[in-house]
Amino acid sequence: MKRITIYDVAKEADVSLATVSRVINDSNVVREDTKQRVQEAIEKLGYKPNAIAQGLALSKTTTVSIVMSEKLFAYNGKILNGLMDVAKIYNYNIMFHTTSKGISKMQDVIESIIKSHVDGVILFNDNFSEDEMEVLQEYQIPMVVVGSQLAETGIDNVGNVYVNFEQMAYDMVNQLFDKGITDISLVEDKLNLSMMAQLRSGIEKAFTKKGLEFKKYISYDDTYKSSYNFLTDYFKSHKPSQFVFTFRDSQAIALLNTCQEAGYKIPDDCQMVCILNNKYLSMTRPNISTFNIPEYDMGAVSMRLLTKMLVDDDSIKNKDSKQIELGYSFIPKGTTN
Amino acid sequence: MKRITIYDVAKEADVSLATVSRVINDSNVVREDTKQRVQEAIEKLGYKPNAIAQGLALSKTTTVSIVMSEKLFAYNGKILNGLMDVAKIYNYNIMFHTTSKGISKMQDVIESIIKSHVDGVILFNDNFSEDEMEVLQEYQIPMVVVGSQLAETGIDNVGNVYVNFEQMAYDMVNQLFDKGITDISLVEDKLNLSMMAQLRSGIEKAFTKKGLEFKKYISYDDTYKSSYNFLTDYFKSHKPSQFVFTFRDSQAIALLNTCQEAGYKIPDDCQMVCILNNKYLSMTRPNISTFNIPEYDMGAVSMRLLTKMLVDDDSIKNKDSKQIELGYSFIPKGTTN
DNA sequence: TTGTATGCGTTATCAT
DNA sequence: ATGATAACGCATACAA
Repeated sequence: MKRITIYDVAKEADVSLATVSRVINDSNVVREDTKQRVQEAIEKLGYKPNAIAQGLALSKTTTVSIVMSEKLFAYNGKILNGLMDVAKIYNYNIMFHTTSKGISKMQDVIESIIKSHVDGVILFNDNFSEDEMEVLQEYQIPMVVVGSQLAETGIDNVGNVYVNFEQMAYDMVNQLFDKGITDISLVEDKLNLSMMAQLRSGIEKAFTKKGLEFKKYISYDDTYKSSYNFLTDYFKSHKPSQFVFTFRDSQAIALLNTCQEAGYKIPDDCQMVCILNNKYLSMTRPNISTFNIPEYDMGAVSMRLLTKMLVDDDSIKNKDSKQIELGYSFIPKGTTN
Repeated sequence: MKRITIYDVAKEADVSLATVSRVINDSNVVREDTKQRVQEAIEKLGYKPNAIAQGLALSKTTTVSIVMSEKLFAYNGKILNGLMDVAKIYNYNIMFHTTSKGISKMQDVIESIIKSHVDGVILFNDNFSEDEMEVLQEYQIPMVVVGSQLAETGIDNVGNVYVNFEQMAYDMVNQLFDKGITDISLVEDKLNLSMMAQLRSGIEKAFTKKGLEFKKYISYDDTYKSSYNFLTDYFKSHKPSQFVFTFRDSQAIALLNTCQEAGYKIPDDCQMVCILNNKYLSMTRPNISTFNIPEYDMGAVSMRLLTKMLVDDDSIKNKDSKQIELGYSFIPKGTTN
């Protein structure tokens, strides 16, 4: 079946293709009755403009790329929802790219982004290097990074929507100090290393201010099973810290389960908090304390920012206006007191 | 910055654009030394073919659409991984569409699929109606549905990769009958209604064969919190069934937690199984029995099937060869005996 | 207000 | 083996 083109519509409505083009683009110069005729023809033939041809003619694809790690679907679902919803509002299509562990996979993604001529890119943190951002920059592709705060770079046309994890950790540790708690651990999450770095930095700042040194940045294979096995073994010869920061649900739950199975009372013997919130933290006994991070909003704001960058909105001309920090709040549950 | 085009390369290498086109498409008619020259020019200028222009010239975008419900990221992550990995192998780009609850949202998705001129579509079950599939069919867009088995339809150029949930339920119920268990419930999962329908059908067939009637198809708001509240209340005046089928982790865990809190012993007083497996089922006490469903393979096989359909592979000419059933196995854990 | 002609960056069909 | 040229389907500057 040959697809209906603008020519077919033009013939049917007995006008030129330019006129058809005008009505589908809402030009107001076209007379009302011919507009009618054209629209009837479009309806009758079931014409749908070819986005590829439009893209070529306009050098604009109304498509944006989203790049995220393939391990993180489950955790970034809400951010994705925010992104998709706003993209839908602005009629942007989404090209979806995943990066895997393998060497230089991000290169391939960038290659296909460039070839595809997408209008903009959303990058999830922890997937790329500064070099890779620079490549995108060379091609003048607007991009926004969602997740954690970017380090200062020479790159200036990049948006950034983030939560201040450093502050989060800093404040919480200070509160712990006030309660006399100084035996504090941070469990590494290998899937979110940039966020880890910021949490660690926040903790270290608080320690330094207090005249202490932070030593318990703990790293082990952090799937649930590995964590569980490691910690089960660990607690045979060690006590848990007074307070433990974990990042993902699996890590928190592994800690909770192993602690309890080792005979420790939660939160009396060990308090813990899981940075990323989700429903699973409410399925344990006790429920795990966490933070309310505006994930959906992070996605929605990111996409909205990107659309503004795509139309060169005046309100985001300078660099600072593209750095958007979103708030968060602590949700105390059963693993802290 | 003007993007480098094939003209720029042609000028640089002092050949015509036709020759450049030939070398990037690996035509073997071009002489070795000019090929060299062209490749050097490409390298020097950093030329990347414009996929949009290629798409227009070839009527082929090397892009496939994936359509899934926005509620299901977290659960279909592995299927997505399978899809993406195979797509990457075949150099297909992915357009990602989500459907939400709102009325006729799928219409919009279809509209954008048609306009985008993607080469094919992967549909997750429970997102669309037969009518909507027919629209895609009219446009000759190859599609494969992944998840559960499609009902017989007039549509014949559609692939289908699925697990036989009906058989799964049928077999398990017969095994329960053998053990003398007949008090069996199935908890509805509103996010996966087509799979529910098949499970229910399997259970009903087993019951009918036994001369019994299946009555306990249980439906309530099935988020974790709602389930939890509902069941907590329910168990104040009811006993649990001898055996309960749940579909998602939240439902299983809600049941497990409320049962235990109501004083019932698992699995002695109530056995349960969760159809979809994930790590959270191993975080509860006892661990929840489940099925090993080849999710990654479902994605990988689906995408591979689609690529075959896109090149009109002979091996999938007839309808049956596009219906691919994948196996599964039962994973007994602590909630069954 | 409408039509004509050109360009967007490729591929493919002709010639040469 | 290479080059000129016509598509592909649309938007738009320019003419009428």
